[in-house]
Amino acid sequence: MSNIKDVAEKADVSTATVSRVLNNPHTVKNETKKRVQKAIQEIDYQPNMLGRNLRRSSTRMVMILLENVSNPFYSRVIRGIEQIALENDYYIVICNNNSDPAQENTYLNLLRSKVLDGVIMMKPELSKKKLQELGSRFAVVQCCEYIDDLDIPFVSINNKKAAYSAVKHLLDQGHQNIGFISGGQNVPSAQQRKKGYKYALQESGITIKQKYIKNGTYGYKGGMEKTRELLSLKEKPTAIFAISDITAIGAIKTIREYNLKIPDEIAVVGFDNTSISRMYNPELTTIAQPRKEMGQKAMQLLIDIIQHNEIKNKNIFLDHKLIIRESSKN
Amino acid sequence: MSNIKDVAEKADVSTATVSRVLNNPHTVKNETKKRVQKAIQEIDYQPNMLGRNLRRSSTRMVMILLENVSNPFYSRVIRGIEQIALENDYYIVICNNNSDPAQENTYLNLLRSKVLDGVIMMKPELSKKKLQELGSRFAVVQCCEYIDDLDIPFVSINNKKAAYSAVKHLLDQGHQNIGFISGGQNVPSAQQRKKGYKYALQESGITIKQKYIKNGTYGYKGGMEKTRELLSLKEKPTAIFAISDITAIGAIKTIREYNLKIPDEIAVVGFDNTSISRMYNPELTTIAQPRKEMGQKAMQLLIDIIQHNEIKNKNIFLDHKLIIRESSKN
DNA sequence: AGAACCGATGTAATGGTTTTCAATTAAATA
DNA sequence: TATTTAATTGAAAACCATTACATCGGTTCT
Repeated sequence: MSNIKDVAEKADVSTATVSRVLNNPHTVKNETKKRVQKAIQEIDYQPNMLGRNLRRSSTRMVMILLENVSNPFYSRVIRGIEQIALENDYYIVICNNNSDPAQENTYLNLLRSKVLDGVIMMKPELSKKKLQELGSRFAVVQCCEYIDDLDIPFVSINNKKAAYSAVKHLLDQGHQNIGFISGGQNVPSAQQRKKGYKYALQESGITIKQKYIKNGTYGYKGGMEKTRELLSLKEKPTAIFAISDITAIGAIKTIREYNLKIPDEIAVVGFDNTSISRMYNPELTTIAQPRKEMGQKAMQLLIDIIQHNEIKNKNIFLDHKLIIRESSKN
Repeated sequence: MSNIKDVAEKADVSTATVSRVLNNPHTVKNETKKRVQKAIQEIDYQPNMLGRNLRRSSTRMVMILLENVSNPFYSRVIRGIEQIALENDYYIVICNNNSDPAQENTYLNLLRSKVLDGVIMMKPELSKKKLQELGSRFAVVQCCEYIDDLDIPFVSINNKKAAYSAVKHLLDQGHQNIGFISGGQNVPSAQQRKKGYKYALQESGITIKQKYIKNGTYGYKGGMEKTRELLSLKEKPTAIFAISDITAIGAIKTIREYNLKIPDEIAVVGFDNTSISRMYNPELTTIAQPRKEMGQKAMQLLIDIIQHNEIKNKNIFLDHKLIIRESSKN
């Protein structure tokens, strides 16, 4: 494989000039430029990034670190990140931590060893303390999931408000007994949403019943199991608010096993507005997050950090939207 | 940030020795090794991969190039790839081509510029000729989607046989008029599956009707539209075989609009056994591909190519499985 | 004792590019 | 024409780690 020296010799210039043609074309005389470009063509020269990266001490690669790409929630966020990245000549690489701190750490070593210029963390497994330290040494942005007292920029929605509006919608439909199937206990967004759930009930003067609150997982199976628990209560809820669309679908599955009509006998609301919510039968009421825009903002934030641009706003909240569909409309 | 020289000075050895401690620990005296390791600890030294990569002319990073991570089909394939990669100290990076040849090319430049050691291509946008050339210069493996007269190793299922077994199942259920909603015209697997569809019908002595064959997309909307076309025929099909689960779900959606009962009045079979097929209502009959295993084999193949190991089998076919569920069981 | 060998370490070259600084040339000004 | 100034270019250092080769002290063998 040819290198910059070969080009230099072929074009009868120094390597410095070749480099300039590549990176600062306007600083070299037109005639020389032509000659160099011709040489590049002729020997099919492709700059070796490993040399360049070492010299520049930067790779223009940034990582999206998430739980698992299989989670449909991420796809549009990734799109947004990708778009801004490509517009700014950054490469993005996506890595799964699979909820495993060790695996996450393996990937974060890419940051420490200079392979990556920055990282967007979607669902950190690190301890708060380690995250803080990471953020102080490297370019880090939190996206969707975040810890706010950490001095690491983030972009997200207001989860409490979003959950509030979901539950408010159910209350408006006349429901009084509303179950809540939450996510992991230590997931910030789940905690925030629980607050929103409680707040909506309190506001309507309804006492919060612990038996209606189920801490489960984001998954399909979790949704099924927790719903089974809810439906075996003697005072069954007439509505269920689930932490994610998939969880909601698990709920619906179980509800059908119990031969209850949706939404007449029991209403269901999900979260995320993933594509399945529109395709499902019945179509699912849900909360839409501006996923693509979150990705865009996060990537822009990351670029600003990497390039030491002035950052006007380190904490960005975007608006959610309640999308009412069959599963809750009476 | 500290470098190898700092460690060397601290431990009062040469950089060569530090490097040896890092890479060939057994070649250095125990006592010295201890001293070096202590120094590494103390100044929190992390080898700079950019230097190492340049010197080694390798990064141990490989790319998974696919259409878009949002496609749920890929998730388990990625898992398989990831597992083998981590076991062998390779990093994987996932990149979307978003069906855009230009974007794909951008990412493939990472190969040409040495940033990546190899690539697993899941759904190439390149021309056959360019793919061939890529394969001759770099470590490339095709996974799931493949072109076989190309001398580039691949792992896949036998799509013709798989489609055959799906259609055979419908025939066994007594269906005679079976619609086929296919994927893109130029997608190899779609062509192969069409062959399987036709073969099954011919074998049963049923004449193939072009009106029953719809070339659409893999998407939900495509499934809806094409099904509308099929259901507006005066001789409606009593069964639909769709190229993917999502397409099948689009079909079901439309079928419900027409108030037809599934599977009594019309049966539906999908493809891929993505998680939604089990969650959907009705549960979807589909063809399961050994996705994780495909990923594992593909990654192993890629490693073998990168490391110039002997490769016993460059073309690997794995077994599919028909999974019968509500949408077609009578 | 001298030769051959082994283990442990250091020296210095190497990989490919970018960039500072100096040098050269050309153009502009006095 | 002599002097500045600006535009081009080249030489060489720098980025960091790996590794071929040389060195040195100590064994083992004959």
